[in-house]
Amino acid sequence: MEQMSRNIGYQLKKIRGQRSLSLDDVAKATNVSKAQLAQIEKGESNPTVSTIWKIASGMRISFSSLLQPPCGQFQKFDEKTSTVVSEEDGKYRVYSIIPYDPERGWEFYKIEMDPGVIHRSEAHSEGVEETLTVISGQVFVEAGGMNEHLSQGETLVFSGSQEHHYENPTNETTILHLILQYR
Amino acid sequence: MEQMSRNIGYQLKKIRGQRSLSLDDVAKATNVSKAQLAQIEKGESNPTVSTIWKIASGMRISFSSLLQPPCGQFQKFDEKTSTVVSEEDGKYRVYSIIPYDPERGWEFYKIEMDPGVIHRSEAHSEGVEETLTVISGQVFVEAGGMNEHLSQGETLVFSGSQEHHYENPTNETTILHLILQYR
DNA sequence: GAAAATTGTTTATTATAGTATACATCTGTC
DNA sequence: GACAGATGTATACTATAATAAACAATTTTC
Repeated sequence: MEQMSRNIGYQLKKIRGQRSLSLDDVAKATNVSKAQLAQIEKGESNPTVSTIWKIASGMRISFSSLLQPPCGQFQKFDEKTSTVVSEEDGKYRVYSIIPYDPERGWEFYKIEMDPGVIHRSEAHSEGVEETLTVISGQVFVEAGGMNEHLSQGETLVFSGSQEHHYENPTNETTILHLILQYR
Repeated sequence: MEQMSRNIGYQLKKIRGQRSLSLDDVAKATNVSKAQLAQIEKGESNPTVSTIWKIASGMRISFSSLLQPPCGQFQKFDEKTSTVVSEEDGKYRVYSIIPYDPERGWEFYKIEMDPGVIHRSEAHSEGVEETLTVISGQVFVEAGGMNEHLSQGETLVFSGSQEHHYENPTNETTILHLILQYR
């Protein structure tokens, strides 16, 4: 069962409860069948966009409110279970810690750069901002004609919508955390 | 063909064009089949929420960006084509000018109150704000223990999440515009 | 207490979402 | 000019979304 189907089901059931409505009440307000609403609430259906649109319209709620995970819940991510998504000759390893989520709008990576490695990156599309933090070691960053040297504990924010590259100028592995935010 | 399917198709085609990607490129980035992407772009498919989620994730865009109508287009609404949605004994007529849209979050009504009519409204759920404008005539508004008298050209904003009522104290029909915004 | 109504669940059915594959056309390479 | 590759479209097929209706349990009404 997809997490998103569960989220939609949870949010729909929650708002129905808050308003003390029956499945029949919601069916009338939204023009979606009672059986389908029941399945959606149980997270047992992958509804079409127009069905969710009908529900949001009939209930007078925003579309995205139905896509939110349950409020106040923890979401724990463990770098040990993260996946390698890129590995240039094994010397520049990128791990996805928090994957991109269309509602959140950013993604979170851990990067390991072996000594002397230079990573070149092409410009992303418009509106991408990178936030780079050195966890250990050092990194040299060049983007858009600007240069910066970062040590442990330092963070750099810059536009990823231009060519940029990272370099590990030390003789030990550099560990980085990278947030890519898309606007 | 639903307007929303057209919007999704338009936005997807636009962003694919901006990034100079083929259908095959997008299929690989999103794990949605080329045939389905083609149908979605043509607005010939009513995709499921998880398909759109895959597209938004793979393309690194927000979910709602795919739901937007084409940018910069006019959307004209004519009160002549609006529908009567409520008519208490024919003396209090409510016309939907702009229906609720889950992305916009509000709806727009025209109200006609005959002389002497009192309209009572129960409290809406939490987070509903009413914006009432007198187009012609006058109206007396009571909500949450507060009272206000409005003449032509005056506008009142108040919380619709409490019992409220309108009264036409004159001997002519009052015309009102009402925006209901849901947060 | 009986009957009606309400509520959520289940089932049979239809419509369509979504895919793999084939196809037609166009573009690039030699 | 021939061929390979890329591109978007069309098709056959499977999986499932969505509905109408039936059902079982509970609640409400008299």
